[in-house]
Parts: sequence; C-alpha cells; structure tokens
Amino acid sequence: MEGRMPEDTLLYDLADLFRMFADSTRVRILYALMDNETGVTELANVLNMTPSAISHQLRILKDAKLIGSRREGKGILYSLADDHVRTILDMGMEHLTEE
Amino acid sequence: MEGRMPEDTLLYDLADLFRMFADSTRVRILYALMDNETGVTELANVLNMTPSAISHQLRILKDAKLIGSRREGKGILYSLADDHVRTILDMGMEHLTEE
DNA sequence: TTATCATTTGAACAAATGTTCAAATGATAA
DNA sequence: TTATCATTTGAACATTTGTTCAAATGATAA
Repeated sequence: MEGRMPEDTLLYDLADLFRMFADSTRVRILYALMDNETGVTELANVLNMTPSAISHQLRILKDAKLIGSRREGKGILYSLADDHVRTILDMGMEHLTEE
Repeated sequence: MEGRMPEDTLLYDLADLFRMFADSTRVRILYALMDNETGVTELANVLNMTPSAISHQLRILKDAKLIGSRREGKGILYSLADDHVRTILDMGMEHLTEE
C-alpha cells in the first residue's frame, strides 16, 4: 500500500497542532479542563502557577481553537472545544502507558 | 463521569512525546518513512535539506523510540518504530481536515 | 589496504518559547 | 458610582530548539 505525501503546508499545520500539546503546562491545563469548566484563578491554584502564566497559555490554546470560554458571574470559565482534543491526548497516553 | 488527574510526571512525559511531532521537519520525516525505509541522503533530497540537519532530527526521533534503523550495504535505513506513530499522526490529521 | 560514499558529531548561531513582573482592563456586586 | 475581584496584556529575561558548518567517523567496495 503506497502512501502519498500530503502537501507541505498541511504538514506544517500538523506540526503546529502538535506544538499545542508539546508543553507540560498546556497539557496539564487540558487535563484539568477534561473534568470541568474552570476559571483562571482556580487553574492557577490547581497547577500551582501564577494566573498570568495560565492566562498566557489559555490564550494560545484558544487561538488554536482547542478550548472555548464563557463568562459566568465575574469570572470566565474555560472548557475543551471538542472531543478531538480528548482523542489526541488519549492516543498519546496510550502510547506512553502501553509497554 | 469524574476524571482524575494523572501523575504530573506522566503529563510531562506526554508533553515530551508530543514535542516529537511539534516540528515540521520531524513530521515530514515521519510521513516519508510511512511509505518506505529511507536513508539519510535520500531523506535530505526528498525534503530538500542538508544530510546533517536530517541526521540531527533522526537521532532525536530514535532516542524517543519513534523510529528504528538497520544497516543496508553502506547506508542506514530508517523506518517507523510501530503503529502508534501512524495512529497519532492520523488523529492529528483528522482533527485538521475535519470541518 | 585504500578510496569512496554515507552518516554522524559538536560548536556556534539565530529564532522561538514560557514565565515573571508590573500595570492595565473587564465586569460584577454593593 | 465605586470598590473589588478576575483576567489580560506587554516587555523583559532566560531557556530551549533547529540549522549550519566543518570536521570526524563508519563501513563497504575495489
């Protein structure tokens, strides 16, 4: 079965996508959001980091459309954008934990 | 359904894994290796890069156990280590191309 | 052995990246 | 409106990262 090389631009986009998962802070944020919508302050507490550092990463994740947000009272709640995010994380985790 | 946060060390490993896919040169190498075993020189030609640059990246991929190698005559042929690599790339590509 | 081709290595450099800090903005609740 | 809490912003800094270059190594074929 002979494969064919995708367009280079698509491969660049693919690398860009994986880059979103290539930082431990972002991965920890995504895992935290798997459980429930969470605000910046709570994320900062859970991950033991400054709200500013979290906010910077949330923006990167949102620009990549991996997370969404909605306002609730005086805070903003973030959540995973769709199940693709979960699936990609699961595939990676499977690779790590299998043998 | 309440999820539980994996150990931090595992999440760091996960980010490390995705970091392997977060560079366009490495992604292009992996896609090239999907088709068939390939040596450094041919990869360099196909990707239009220097053999040295390719070799550096091949070492990184091999250290991560994402590719393997064997000697054939006076060259060395590289190949994907297992189907996990393919699956992870496919998941990412699916995310990109859907919708 | 020697000549040749393929691959690797290490140092140097430029570019990209994540966190911190201080300050600004947003939006509610009083 | 004003005070307060939550979040964002931008510049600075240190770190990490990918490529280049020149030189070294590996291993075959002659």
